[in-house]
Amino acid sequence: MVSIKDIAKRAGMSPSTVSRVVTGKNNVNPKKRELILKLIEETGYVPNKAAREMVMRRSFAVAIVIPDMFNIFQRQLFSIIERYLISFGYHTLFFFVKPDASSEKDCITRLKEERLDGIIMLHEIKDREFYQYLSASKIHAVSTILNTAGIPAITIDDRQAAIDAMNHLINLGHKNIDMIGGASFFSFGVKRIEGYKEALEAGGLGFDEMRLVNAPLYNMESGMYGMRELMLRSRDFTAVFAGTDELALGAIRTLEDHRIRVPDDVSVIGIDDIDIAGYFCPRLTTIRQPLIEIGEQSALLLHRLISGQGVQSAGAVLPHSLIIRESTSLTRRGQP
Amino acid sequence: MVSIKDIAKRAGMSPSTVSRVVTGKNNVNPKKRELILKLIEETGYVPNKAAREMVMRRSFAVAIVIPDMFNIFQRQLFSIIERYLISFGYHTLFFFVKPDASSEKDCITRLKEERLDGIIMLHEIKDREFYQYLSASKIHAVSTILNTAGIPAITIDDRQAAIDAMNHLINLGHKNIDMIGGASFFSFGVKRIEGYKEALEAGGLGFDEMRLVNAPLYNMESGMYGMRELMLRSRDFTAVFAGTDELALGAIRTLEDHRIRVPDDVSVIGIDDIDIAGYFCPRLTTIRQPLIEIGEQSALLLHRLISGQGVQSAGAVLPHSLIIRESTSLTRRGQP
DNA sequence: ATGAAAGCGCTAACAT
DNA sequence: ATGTTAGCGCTTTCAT
Repeated sequence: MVSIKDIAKRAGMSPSTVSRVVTGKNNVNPKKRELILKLIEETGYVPNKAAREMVMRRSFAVAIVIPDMFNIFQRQLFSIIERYLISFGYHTLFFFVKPDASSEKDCITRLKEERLDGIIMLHEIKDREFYQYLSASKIHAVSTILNTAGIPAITIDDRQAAIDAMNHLINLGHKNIDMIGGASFFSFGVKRIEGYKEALEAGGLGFDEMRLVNAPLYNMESGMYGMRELMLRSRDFTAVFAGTDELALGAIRTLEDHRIRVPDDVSVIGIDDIDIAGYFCPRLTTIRQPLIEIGEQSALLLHRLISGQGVQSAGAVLPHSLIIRESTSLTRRGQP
Repeated sequence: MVSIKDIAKRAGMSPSTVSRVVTGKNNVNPKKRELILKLIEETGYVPNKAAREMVMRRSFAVAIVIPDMFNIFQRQLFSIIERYLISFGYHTLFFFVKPDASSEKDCITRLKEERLDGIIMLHEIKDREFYQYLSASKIHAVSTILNTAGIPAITIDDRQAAIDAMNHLINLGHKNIDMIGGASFFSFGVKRIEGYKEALEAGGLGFDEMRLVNAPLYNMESGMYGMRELMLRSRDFTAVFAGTDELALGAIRTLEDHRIRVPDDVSVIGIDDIDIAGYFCPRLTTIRQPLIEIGEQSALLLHRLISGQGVQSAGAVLPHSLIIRESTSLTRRGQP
């Protein structure tokens, strides 16, 4: 455990000088700097993070708040964000939080014991204390979920994404379009349901609540459950809009289990464009969220906020796009 | 930012006493303890992690070393491990590392600046300095990959797992069995290839190197690539053994694209039993790694090592199991 | 059972 | 340009 004093002693200088070269200050004699650098190299000295953190009262760390049961889309997103954060010189901490009050309290405790530079939300926290602490201690935050509590967000327009998914189905001639939505815990889910209803009205199809099922989660198992539920209610749908790709994949699984072919018998569309969407059989038609851009821009915005450059803390709504693959097709002429 | 001094002042006691109750010492007057607890509750005081870390010279943190491009199996595994670690009172840090020397150096730097209690390897580090530092600074480690450098491992027997996968195929009557292996970077991949060869010999089928392709990574794209490569070489295989489930899924994707049906025309088996394996169309036959047990036991072993209880640091080989689903079947009678 | 004092390794005024 | 000094917030002897 070689410390800054050891280096100073060996170099015959004071710890301050060593500190200056380590922290990249320029008011140091080039020759001395060189010697110190050599010594650091030789000894393998690395500054103690805790000590630096304490005196500087910051940790150079950014936390990513993410659901305990993060889905594939979130996993891809956090990988991208993590990479950018590192390139900006931050460490990344992961705060996994469950959708319950006690887990949110744990998250708040964690928040208080770290001296975070910033935080990126891939998950909505309900507890107001969280946001209060954030603003009280001036910790910058960016969300990829929703513009809450004054936190700037980098997102897509979920309502419009749902409308675009629906219009694809409607343009294909489908009239009986069911939806598998997720739990209303997440606001993106709520907005996608709004879009579903809106597209139905706009298309003159009308909303029928029997055509909408709310699955408990946003995973494949929930998609299977949602599809089973829908089939119990009626079998006259020719297309299904799933609130996320994972829900869509689960729905296809159930359909196939009942020998209902996708897209020949029923078309299925999702939202997100997770990585397996392009590998599944059939490949999934979906609305793509610009994953890379969301990750890049949210990390960049946070970095700007932290370093105080450019305070255009407004966030952004990024464009999504329709990816037509194999799970949707023209409707059958004679519907049952 | 309420500190321990603030609490002490309010309570009319010294910081030492507050520290004693916070750290759970029992030599404190019950009434004083109660008052302090009340004050802590009221003020929302949480000890500064960095300060505690510095004076105690430990961080109560465990790092999980994981490939930058972690696959689905590793993602599931780290979620489980993370949960156990938290239940033992540790924070979890993630060290994402790429398979190159510079990324490993970054990982070593990070290792030095944190005062880790322990480390769990979901990824093999090649750099010897890593292991040297570990033993020099007495940081405990557990691996879920391989028993290297004296680090105890919780794994399955990859060679035997491959043999069991192959025997399933052989028992089904397959004679021309190809394999898609991954890059030899990971030793589990190497062992699975050994098992493939061994089963072939034991079954009297003989190993033909034209039946083995090494994909660059362990993801679906690599599986597709591997399958394309195999089809270029010959089309007489009736079964394919993929080194991981993701490879298997990619292989199925390519097969389906060529209108070759799984399992009617070709059987496919993988290893791991990742979560989508049971949802894919067709559902994947595979060898299940006991994910929960691996996660649980590796976290538990590390905790024991750290807290110095029971030094059965031997690691363990856990039983795997064959999960027969839809992607394998009896061979066609008349092979082409 | 409790307080006083020392010190963990570092950075940042403040001198020089 | 460099050394000296004073903490950062906490835990832990060492007294009492």
